[in-house]
Amino acid sequence: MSIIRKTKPVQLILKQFKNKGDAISAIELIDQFKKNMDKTTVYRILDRLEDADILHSFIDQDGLKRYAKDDKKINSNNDLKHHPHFLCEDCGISSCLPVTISIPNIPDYTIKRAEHLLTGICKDCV
Amino acid sequence: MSIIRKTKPVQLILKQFKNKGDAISAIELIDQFKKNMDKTTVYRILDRLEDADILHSFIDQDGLKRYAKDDKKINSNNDLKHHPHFLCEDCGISSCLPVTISIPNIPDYTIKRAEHLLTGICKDCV
DNA sequence: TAAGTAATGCAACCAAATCGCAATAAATTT
DNA sequence: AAATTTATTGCGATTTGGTTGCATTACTTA
Repeated sequence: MSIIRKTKPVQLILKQFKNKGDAISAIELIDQFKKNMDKTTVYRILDRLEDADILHSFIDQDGLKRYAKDDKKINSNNDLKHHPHFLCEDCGISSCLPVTISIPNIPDYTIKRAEHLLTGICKDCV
Repeated sequence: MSIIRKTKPVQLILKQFKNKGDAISAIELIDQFKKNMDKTTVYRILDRLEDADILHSFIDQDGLKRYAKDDKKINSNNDLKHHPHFLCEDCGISSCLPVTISIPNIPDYTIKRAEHLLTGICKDCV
């Protein structure tokens, strides 16, 4: 179900993620493409791309939904190993950090998903 | 600046955090105290308590702001060591897990804050 | 190229959170 | 204890991120 058609809006958004490796918020995309498509379209395309495992999303500390290319590295084995998202306070750039965070096994809890959001200053803003 | 006065609304909310050790969302409190105070008041009290380092907040995967008692263990030394928040998919209960997550030092990045949100099933919902 | 159906645009809508401002109530001063 | 100062509250209006319903458009594939 739900094969993704290559419409113009879809291609525009996909290109955006090809250019930037970072996590992009829905409103950034809405603003960026306000000439090209409706905001509902943006939301729905992002939803579909997430369904199709092309993107994954998380909610940042401002409560904004952000999307990034899915790297399939999550939940590879029994141990939960994730990489954190980083958000620069200064320039607002967000990226997936190339480090791995492991979570100790917690008795009585089944962990399905984990989101790690680090906030601080990136290398370009020092 | 901004000393917190012990008004009735403030005391009610503080008592709530004394009773529950878990993270409470703003709307839960608004709903709970809808007879006692306005929602704006709830938001503003939470803001002030956070300013005063009595509570700290994070945004959960539904985009809701949640507050918990500040435990002051964050940023004790150079290594960043945090404990994660856990949110049960089933019952919606959230809590601060008693484990420590350490983040490897990342060159060129200054990490100021970190939020770890684990989602899954809690012991009562298995 | 015609048919079937996914995808879009538009307008209305919703919920969480914020703002301005007058009214109120702590804390301080006298 | 009354007066003053100033933090805090309540209320209504507003903003914002996101969703929904529905008629229209445009991919796909046969």
